[in-house]
Amino acid sequence: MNSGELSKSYESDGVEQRWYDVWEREKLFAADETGDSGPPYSIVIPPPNVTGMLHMGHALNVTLQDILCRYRRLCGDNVLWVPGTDHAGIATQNVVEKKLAAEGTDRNALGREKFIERVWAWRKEYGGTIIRQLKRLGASCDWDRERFTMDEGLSRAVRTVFVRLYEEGLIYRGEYLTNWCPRCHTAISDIEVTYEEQKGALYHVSYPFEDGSGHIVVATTRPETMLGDTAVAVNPKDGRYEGVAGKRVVLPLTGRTIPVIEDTYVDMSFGTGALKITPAHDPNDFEIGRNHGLEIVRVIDDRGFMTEEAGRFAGLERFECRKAVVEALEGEGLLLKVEDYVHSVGTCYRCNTVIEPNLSTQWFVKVKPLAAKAVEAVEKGETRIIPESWTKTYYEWMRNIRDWCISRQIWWGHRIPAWHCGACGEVIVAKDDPSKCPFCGAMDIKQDEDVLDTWFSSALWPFSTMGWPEKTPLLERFYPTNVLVTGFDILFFWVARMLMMGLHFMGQVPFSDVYIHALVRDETGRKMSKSTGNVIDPIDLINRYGADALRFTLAAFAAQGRDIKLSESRVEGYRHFINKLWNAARFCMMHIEKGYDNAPADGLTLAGRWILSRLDNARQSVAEALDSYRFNDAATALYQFVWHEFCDWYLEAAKPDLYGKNGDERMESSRHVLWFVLRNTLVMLHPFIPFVTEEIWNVMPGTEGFIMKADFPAARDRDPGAEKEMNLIMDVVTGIRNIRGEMDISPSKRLEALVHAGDNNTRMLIDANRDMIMNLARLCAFSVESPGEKPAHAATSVAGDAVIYVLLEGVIDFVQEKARIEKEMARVLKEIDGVSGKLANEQFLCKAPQAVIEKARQTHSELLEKKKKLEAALETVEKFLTA
RNA sequence: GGGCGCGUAGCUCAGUUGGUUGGAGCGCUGCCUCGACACGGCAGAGGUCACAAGUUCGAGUCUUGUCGCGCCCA
Repeated sequence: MNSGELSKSYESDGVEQRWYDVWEREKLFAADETGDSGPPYSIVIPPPNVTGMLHMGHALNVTLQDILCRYRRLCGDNVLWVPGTDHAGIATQNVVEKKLAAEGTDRNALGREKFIERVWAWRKEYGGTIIRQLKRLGASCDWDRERFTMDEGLSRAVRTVFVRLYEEGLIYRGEYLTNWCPRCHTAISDIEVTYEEQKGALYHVSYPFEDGSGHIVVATTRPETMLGDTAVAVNPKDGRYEGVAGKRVVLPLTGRTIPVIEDTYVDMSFGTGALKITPAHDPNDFEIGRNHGLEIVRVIDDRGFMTEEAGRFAGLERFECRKAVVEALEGEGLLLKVEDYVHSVGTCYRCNTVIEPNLSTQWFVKVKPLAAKAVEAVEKGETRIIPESWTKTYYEWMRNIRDWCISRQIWWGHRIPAWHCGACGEVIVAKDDPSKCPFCGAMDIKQDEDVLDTWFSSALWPFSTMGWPEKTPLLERFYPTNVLVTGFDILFFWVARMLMMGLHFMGQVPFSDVYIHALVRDETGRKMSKSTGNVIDPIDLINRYGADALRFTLAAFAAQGRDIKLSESRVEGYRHFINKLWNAARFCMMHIEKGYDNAPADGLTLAGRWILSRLDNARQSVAEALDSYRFNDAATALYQFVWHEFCDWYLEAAKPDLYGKNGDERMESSRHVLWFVLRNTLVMLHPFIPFVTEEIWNVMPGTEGFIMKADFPAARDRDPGAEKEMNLIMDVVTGIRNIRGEMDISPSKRLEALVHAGDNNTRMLIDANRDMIMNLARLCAFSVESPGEKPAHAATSVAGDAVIYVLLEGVIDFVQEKARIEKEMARVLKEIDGVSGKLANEQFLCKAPQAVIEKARQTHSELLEKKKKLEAALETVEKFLTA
């Protein structure tokens, strides 16, 4: 007996850490780079920010990938799961800058080189946090291949890509209006701006004509920008402004005069139909300004303060200036009207500061040609997006894509490999640092100050992590990857760009499947965020319930196309499941003394045949579900099988055999079944709950090595006969238990029962399993007979062909019994109603498929039979009631 | 304004191509030390599948509309 080795309840503490250390030490997560140990299967992890702490989104993301990887390993694949982190330019710089501020200094005082040193020092000290957290979840990544987007190899990939795109004319530099964050002090790309509805005001301002012939009224939500107006535009079709174009107006508060121009862009129905044009601070105005050759007056600087061009408002912060301008306009009687107005305001996705469109020189990727190919790849099915509904969003975005601003005015990141010649002014873009200008030979060259958008390096992740631009065996074997598992929030930021870069540089899509999973929300459906204070810390849950419980919960919740509302009670519920499994295993260990090397076949009991058949049913459900990314279906199938089939029925049914009450042969046969079912169940569960399954595996006789290295169960034949027969036996047992429950009879009281069955086969089946029935229904006497005289003081139940009588001499309450049968009768009558209605319908009979009709007929006759039996039972009860 | 999705038991959610009586977990009620498990066992209550119309022999499942909610994009 091994039971001494397993404690009464499962404690994840210690067990998880212990196994993880062993797995890692034994290099069980390592991919086989050169050998042929099975078909290759690869995944690259979405690299978390190096500054990050594990949140529920990561936990879900990593759990799903780990399930896939462990499942594929069990199936015999050669699995590569590449882990790593992202240097997260702005976020990381912010973190280190905050630290410097606490020390009373800043990056400018430190200088660029020293600052970068500080960031590396920070990363060395704290950058491993999230990796350690991933390990606590059980992530089976190939840690020897861990990558960081700022690693030397990945940096070389970044440079190579930049230079090639530049040479191909797909990267250019130019002065444009870009989204500028005055707090982060850098340009950001279009998709890094998040728009939020804000309450503001629409100000109606009077601009007098220079010639004194009245005034024109413009409406604006940003009055401070008027200081930079260089025109007023009206729609040429707008009758209200006929003959106004060409006149000049006096720009209030500045004394400058500006022209009135015509442009069809102007929306006549908005505000007054007259639009002030500020080319330096609005993207649409910038376009109009360029078309009309307007002057550009920049009145807000990089930090969000008014420039000298703003005249007397110079030096004011932009929102302070808004107040001052409004006040001044009011003072001059030029503010005609202020309306409440809700509009959407762009904010920085990193720091939430309101974005200021700003004119600056930036680097851009011309994405249209790249995007076209990426769209084509999905259309052709080279990459599948799952669930499919996201493809539409993907197409929509890709077809309306605009050039990607890739330069950032920060210090932490891949410095742009471009040099400016001080002598001839040429730009040099090169893979290797040049020492002089190749155009004029001057030594006076200086590298561009900007760094690249972090997503630029992330876009190369699927191949840069495998050693590109070198031609490595890893790339050869594992690119393209099989699947990318990620949340929809980075579909554009990352997934689309990886597709573009992968296709362009590798000539192949980076992944065959993209599985897009849900967002994890709190119980009430709100997004988890620090500011709301509703964040559930996965590490905290792991500490309290175990990583296995958390993983199983996340898998069970991961239904496609729906967000996850995580509640702690659910995690607790699945911890109970882990404990149930643990105790089932503990029970098995009390009886299993050795292992077996084959499947049980001879001398099986009905329950044995049944559970083997159900095991295969579970196997099939799990495999099909995982092959199509239906994680919740796989988890539910396993839960159902373990708890409600294996524990509730099989273990209870097998107990008499296992305790030797039916002879040595049956004991041995049942032990064999027990061993086989437990072994295969553990293997199937392992991808979901790796720790507890490894722990049990280790103490189980007849298992070798690690469960991680086991084989996923092979398909076996189902046994429909056994399933059908067992169902009848279970109905008999449930019928008796129902009587016991409804009659409030104590479970400890042994009852006497008998069965009447007309059909010979039914009688034989029940008789052959009378021990099991007596045990499960807790009977002291049980006989099976042909229908004959009904026992007097008995409660009745019907199961298929059989009528069960539970003898209750002196105990039976006939009123209660009558009510019980009537309830059952009502249920049967309702069903008969439904089925006979169908069968009476000629349309149904001629149009429904034969199988459906056949089934209905069979159900119908079974129901009628049952009704007859219930009627008889009712008659008997009534006889006693009236007597 | 455009797109996507949701509304099923008290709560959180499953429900693959339309086909008998719509499921699970938690919660709830009753009974229970039955040699794995009270993180348990057995039994049970609880649903006009948001509403309306339509297609169909048959609709939680398909179509349209209405109401309510959410997300993304402009």
